[in-house]
Amino acid sequence: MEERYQPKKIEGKWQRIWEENESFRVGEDPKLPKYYLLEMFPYPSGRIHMGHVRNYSIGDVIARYKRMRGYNVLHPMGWDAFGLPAENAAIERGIHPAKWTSENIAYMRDQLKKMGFSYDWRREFATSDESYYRWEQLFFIEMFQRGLAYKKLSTVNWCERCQTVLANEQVEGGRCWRCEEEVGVRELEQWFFRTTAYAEELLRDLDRLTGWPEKVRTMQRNWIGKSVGAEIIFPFVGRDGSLNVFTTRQDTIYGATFLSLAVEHPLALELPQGTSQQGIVRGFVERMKKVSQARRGTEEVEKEGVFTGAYCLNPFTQEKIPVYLANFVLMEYGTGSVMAVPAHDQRDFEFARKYDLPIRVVIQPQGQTLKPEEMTEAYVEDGVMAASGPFSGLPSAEGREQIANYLEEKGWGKKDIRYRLRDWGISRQRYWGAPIPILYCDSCGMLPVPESELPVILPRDVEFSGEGGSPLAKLPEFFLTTCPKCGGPAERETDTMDTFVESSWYFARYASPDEDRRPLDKARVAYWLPVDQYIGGIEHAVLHLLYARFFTKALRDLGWLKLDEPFTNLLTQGMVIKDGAKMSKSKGNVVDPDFLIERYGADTARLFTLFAAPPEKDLDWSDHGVEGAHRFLSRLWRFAGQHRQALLGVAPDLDPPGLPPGLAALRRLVHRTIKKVTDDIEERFHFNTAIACVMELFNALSLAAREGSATAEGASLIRAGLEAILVLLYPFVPHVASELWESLGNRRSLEEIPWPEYSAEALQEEALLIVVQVDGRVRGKITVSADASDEQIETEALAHPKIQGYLQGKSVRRVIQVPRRLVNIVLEG
RNA sequence: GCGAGAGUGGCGGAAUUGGCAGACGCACUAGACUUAGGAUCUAGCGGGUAACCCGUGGGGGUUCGAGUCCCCCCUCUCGCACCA
Repeated sequence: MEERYQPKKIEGKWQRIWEENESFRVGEDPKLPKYYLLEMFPYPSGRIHMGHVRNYSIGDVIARYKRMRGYNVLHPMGWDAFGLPAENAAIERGIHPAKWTSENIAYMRDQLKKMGFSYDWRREFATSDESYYRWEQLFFIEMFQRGLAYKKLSTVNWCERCQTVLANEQVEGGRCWRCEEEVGVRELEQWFFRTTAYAEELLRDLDRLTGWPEKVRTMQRNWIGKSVGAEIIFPFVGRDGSLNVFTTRQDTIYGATFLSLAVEHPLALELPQGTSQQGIVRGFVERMKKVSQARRGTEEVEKEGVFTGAYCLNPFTQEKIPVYLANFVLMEYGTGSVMAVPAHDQRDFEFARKYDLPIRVVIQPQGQTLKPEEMTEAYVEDGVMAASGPFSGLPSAEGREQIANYLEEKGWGKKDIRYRLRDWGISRQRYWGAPIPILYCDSCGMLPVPESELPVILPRDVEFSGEGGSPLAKLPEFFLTTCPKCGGPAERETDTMDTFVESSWYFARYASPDEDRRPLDKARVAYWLPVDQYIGGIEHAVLHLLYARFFTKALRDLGWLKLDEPFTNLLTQGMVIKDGAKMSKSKGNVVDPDFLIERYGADTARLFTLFAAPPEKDLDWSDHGVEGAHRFLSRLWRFAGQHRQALLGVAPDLDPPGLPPGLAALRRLVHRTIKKVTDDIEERFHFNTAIACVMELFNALSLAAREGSATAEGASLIRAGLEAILVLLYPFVPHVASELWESLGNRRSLEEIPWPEYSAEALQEEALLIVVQVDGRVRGKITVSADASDEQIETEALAHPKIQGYLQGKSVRRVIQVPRRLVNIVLEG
């Protein structure tokens, strides 16, 4: 055994052993409880970063721990391999995306292996593999046939830099989630997945995801954005038809003094025809359309509008009210038109003040009477209905209910529910993605590629000009084909799928990655799914995590899955921060995992990232902290080396007879540490405190060993303590733990060793330290035997000389005792 | 603006149920060993010179007892942001 801790010499050895023994290979075993642990798979960008190291270190602790607890653990890894950076590399450096991707994968796979993560590598795949995306194409076709995938012309988010469309979820604060370019709009024929068909279920099932952070559930709830209200019909005055509006505040209908339309509304230009407003409206619409949607979405723009010349009838008041265009009304939400109640909606209030429109108070707050001319802002809370005909005097919540019913009785409208969630736009005008398996035939129209002709293979030989437009659209060999129905000429769809589609079902594919006749082997999927623990960054709260939930439900309805939710428990780990900012290339504050592994070893990298903060919090990078982690492992190594000879022939015994009191305390500490580490892992994944208490145990063990353990009992206990440390540390630092374990002459490897149990009996202290307070302040401590009664403890506490000093001349009012922990003596006055 | 979370030594963080605030680690200080120390070991390490007092963003409250519970305020981070 080397005297110095040299991780490089041992880490490779253990990684080889794990690989040769296929230590982490798993299959279905109905006799064992299964545990599916998954970390979000990486995009093969080139090399792993600290975020990956952290994510996968957290996962590996859980995987190894669960195996030790007797679970059959599925812990796979793969590659989210389609995506823009590969294509950009092709444009910028002339490397084919496939080559770039596979080279990156090879390098990163090697890095992950060097970290010692316990994956079942036999299940590895890349989503750019034909054997993967072919099944995605099958799903697409099945979804198309069920109306869950459809094509429509629509206004979409367009990223000029990425030269492609973005889904709503992929626009963050008006910017592209990937490159931060400001997002514009385009009118395009686009493929969509009908996520809205599952809006209600996606919302409802959030309540069942009790293993998810509340924050993520809230974000998804807000994203889905359910609004319960009513659609109300406002008939036009002087022309046929009506404007239908959606509102959640039908209780304010008597205060609706005008209507507002989005400038994109189909009637926007039609209504003013023949009125004097015609020219004004046209000018307004053109001016507004120039303001990008992105800007309108992010900044509060001054409210502006213009009268259309048209009027509608408020069905409740029978009043003729004007129809305006307003720049703040969104065409994409509701019906693109709203009833304006200035007194009770802030936007309408501002608008009405600006254009001098009537403000009518119809909801009065409890015990107050609002007057329109005195109001400085809208009153948007609930209250009591006023000036509302037969509904006056009703609480507004009840009024909402009654008005909604009344609407339906009268045929003036209906109850309605709207969602903010839109359908998922999945067309991408780029090359490096899964081709959408659709054909266009002049005579037969649009039709799916027959299943027998799948996959539609992404061709290799393409030109990467970077001039925009998909390379596939310039490749007649690809898109020219024949119609499977009539045999005539047909063209293929040249858009590819959003890469979030791949990550929406990869977790299911891991259950049967070798299945080559169908996407999923239902028996194996049934055994492994759902994922018991999923781990990844919070940044996917409403991207990947929402899409994957949708896809799971869709695949369930297509008969491929038998579950409602893919991820039972979710852990969102914090970011890695250095010098006050997220580690990123652009900030120039990255720490390279390769450097870390080379210099300190994988175990140190793992230990530091796990020790520095609990997983859900941000991790503040500290080079000194890394040194500290390395120093701890070095000390452990040295300790084992120094005592190795003395311990080699000794059987570990945590409870040898006749232990002197000092060593009995050590024995108790071993049990306490086992309990603490177990609880910290089991209950809340707080690895930092788990590691801290193993360090404490090691400190105590070092002290005990130094202070004489020459006896046989002492040696047995030292050995037992050291072994406990190695077993407890194994999930965190598996290489060094394995090496030291082996160096003690143990034949069975740590992979075969179960997680230690602690004994409740051994936790019992024979003496108790009781804190004594006077008036709530700590004034002394007493030691009593473990079987002392409350009365005895109280007597002893009162008798304590120091306490006596505080009692001089005062009388004791009462004594409060926390059994076996604390006595508080409360004095008079 | 709305919603969520956080604020504890010089730093990262602990205190899981209202019961010894600061575990563990880093940094720092002193000493030992040493040709040397950016190695290792030992000791110290919230503040106030001290019995003792003060101390968990600030102010109030509940309680025998509050980092922890309640009310008000401040600051920071994240998410959403004209969604009718």
